[in-house]
This record gives sequence, structure tokens and C-alpha cells, in this order.
Amino acid sequence: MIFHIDMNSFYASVEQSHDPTLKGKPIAIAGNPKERRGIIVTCSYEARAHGIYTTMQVFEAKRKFPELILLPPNFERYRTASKAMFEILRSYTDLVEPVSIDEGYIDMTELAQERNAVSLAEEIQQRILAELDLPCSIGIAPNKFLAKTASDMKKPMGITILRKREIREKLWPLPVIEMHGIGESTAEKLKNLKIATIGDLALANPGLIKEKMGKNGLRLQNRANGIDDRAVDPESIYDTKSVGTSTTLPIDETDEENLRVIFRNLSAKVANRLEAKELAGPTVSIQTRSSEWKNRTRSVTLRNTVWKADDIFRNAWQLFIKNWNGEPLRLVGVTVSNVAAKEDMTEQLSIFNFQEHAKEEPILNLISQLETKFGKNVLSKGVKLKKTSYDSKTSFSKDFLDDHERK
DNA sequence: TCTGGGGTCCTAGGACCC
DNA sequence: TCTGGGGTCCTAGGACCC
Repeated sequence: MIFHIDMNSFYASVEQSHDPTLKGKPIAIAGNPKERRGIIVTCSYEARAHGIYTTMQVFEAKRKFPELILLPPNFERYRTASKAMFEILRSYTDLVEPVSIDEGYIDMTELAQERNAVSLAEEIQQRILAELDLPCSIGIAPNKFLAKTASDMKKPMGITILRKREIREKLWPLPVIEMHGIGESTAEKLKNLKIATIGDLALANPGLIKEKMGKNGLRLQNRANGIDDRAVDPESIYDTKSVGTSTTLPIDETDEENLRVIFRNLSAKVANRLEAKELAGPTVSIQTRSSEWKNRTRSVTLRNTVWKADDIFRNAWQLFIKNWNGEPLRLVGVTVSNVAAKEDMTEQLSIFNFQEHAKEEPILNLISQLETKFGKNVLSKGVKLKKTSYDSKTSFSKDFLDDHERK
């Protein structure tokens, strides 16, 4: 018995709860109202009634509906409300899995033995409304996928049950694009296979699906048949894989010095967030988006984990300089991935300490540059960094030598 | 309607190991 | 000198979600 709780236009609702004079009014949260590239992040139902929607450009929204009340985001406020909401959920069971700031699953199997599921959902919904002044929709179903689908069916303040035996009647008539996990691209692919509705997908030949769409296709087909065995996992929230930040630039940028400053700032931001979460990781990557919307990523995996702004920046900048052809850039980003809790990396600590205090900085810098340029495999396994010397004879992998020995 | 910023997962190829 | 079969790790790109 899984519940999916989905907060209704969360940011806008939090603002309305914070300032009740905004209730019943068309409001929207916009990234940066003054920026040319600001977009609508969330808007109230009143705003939606006037054709305003998420991802719409701010100037377009204003043009369409001049009376729209625009508010800057206040993420601290949203995080606080989110925490309080999940605390209410946890007062029912520990089996709470936050999915994002405004939605999560709870496994109510045990509680539903003694109490009616709908009345439990009503109570949760009423408590969130009474205690936090926030509306939500709840989906009730035998698994995550159906619960998520159900919570989407009635908004705001809906409670929807989706039983397995109702799939044919309630789920199958919907177009595939409505399905969680299917976006524009997959919908287009399915269209070419003459699959238009979720029912078409459910009943399609699995061999064909596997052939054309791989294992993801089969998973989607299972979901269409109401099959989903994912457990509610309260720990998943602690399982951060990457920490990154990116920014769309005010103008398409071509100036290397400006870009250097931007990369420095992005690296510092990532370092701060890693620090706050006590995470570090060995992989540094950069993202760029050209003025023609061409996206690129470049990454390097180092022998050490990094978390400091300087180390992140040094590697990010090397990656950038190595790959940038001078084209105007609309967006740049920096990410550290494969992260893990810092205290879990005791094995690495001696290397860090050594690196921090090394007198051999030129050597370490050289290694770092080589790694950025040629990848981690520049150094073969079992390389020893000695206190006073670096044994170059045994330290380069075969591949690297084949290509670069002479140099 | 030409589109922000935070993420996760998957695929495919290549290098490498035993 | 060329060959199986099992596997891991890394990189780049893409789809998707909120």
C-alpha cells in the first residue's frame, strides 16, 4: 500500500501561506524577473487559468497577463516547509522516501492493516493543510508507479485510488506522453511503432519493444501493465551521486578572461555545497552550451577525490581550455561526481595530506595536468608517490607510452 | 513557447584485468 | 601471434524528472 504525496504548486503555495494576502491571486515564482532569460518556475492555479505555465519566459508571461504577480524564489523558505511536510509523513511511518523538495512516497502497508487507507490519506492531507497551510494531492496504489500516476489524476487537494483492476479503464486510455518516464522523445519513438496510448504500450509485442527501445522500453511496458516492484527507500536521499552548478550567461560569452572568472565562481559554489554535505568525489566535469544550443560535457576522473574550490577549478579550467574552440557560449557548468561522504575515504587521506603538504608540488601539478590531458590511465596501477621522488620508469601505462613515449 | 538549474539513469565503446 | 569469456572502470551523450 503505497501513497504518493505531491504538493500542489508548491513554491507558490508556500508564498501564499507566508503572505496570506496572496491567496486566491495569480502569482508566479520566477528565477530572475529582471533577466532576459528568466522563466516561470511555478505558478498558482489562478495564474494557470490565465495561460501561465512552468518554463514560460517571464517577458512572455507578462505580455500574456500583465496583472501577474511575480515573486523571486525563496529556497530557504521552501526547504523549511518541505522538511515540516516530511516530518508529518514520518509521524506515520519511517518508510518515507523523499523524491524531490515537494513530493515523496510512503509505504503504508502496515498501517493500512488496521485503518482504512482513504481515511489515512485524508488525515495526512488535512494535517498538512492545517499545520502548514499547504495543499497536496495523494495517490494510493499497490506500487510506486501507480501511486504517482494516481496523485496526478486529481489536483489540487485530490485523493485518488488506483487499483490494479482499474488499470485497463483508468490508465490505458491515456496517451503515452502522460506516463511518468516517457517524454517527448520516447513518445515520438512509440508513435513510429504505432503505439499511441498506454494501453497500446501494455499490449505491444515485448520482443519488438525490447528490440527498438532496449531494457528501458521493457520497464515502461511493465509499468503500463501496472508492474513495478521498486521498494520505498528512505535511504535514497542520502545517496547523492553528483553535485554541480551551471549558469546561463547574460550574453553569449566569448571572452576567455570572463569565462575564467565564471568557472572560478562555479567551482567555489560547488565546493561550498560539497562542504555543506561533507562530500567529495574524484570526477570533475564541465558542461557547455553553445549559442546554437549544442551541449557538451567533458570530464576527468582523478586519482584523488576533490572538494576544494581550487582543485575543482584547476581541473575544470584545464578541461575547458583543452576543449573550447572559442565559440560563443550560452551556458557553462561545473560538476563533481561519484561523490561519497568525506569520512568514508580514510584510505585516501594519506594521499590528500601528502598532496597538501608536498614539497613536490611541481611533480603533482604535472601529474594533474597529464591526467586532465590524457585521462586517469596516464598512471599505471600501484604507482607510489614517494616523499622525495617520483619514479617515472614504472609509472606510465602502456597505452600512454605507445602514444606519447617520445614526447 | 526556443527553453533555468538541480539532478538520475541508461547506453555504447574503449581500455584494461584475469 | 592470435585467441575465449567473464568482468570493471571511464567517457560522452541523451532522455527524463521536478
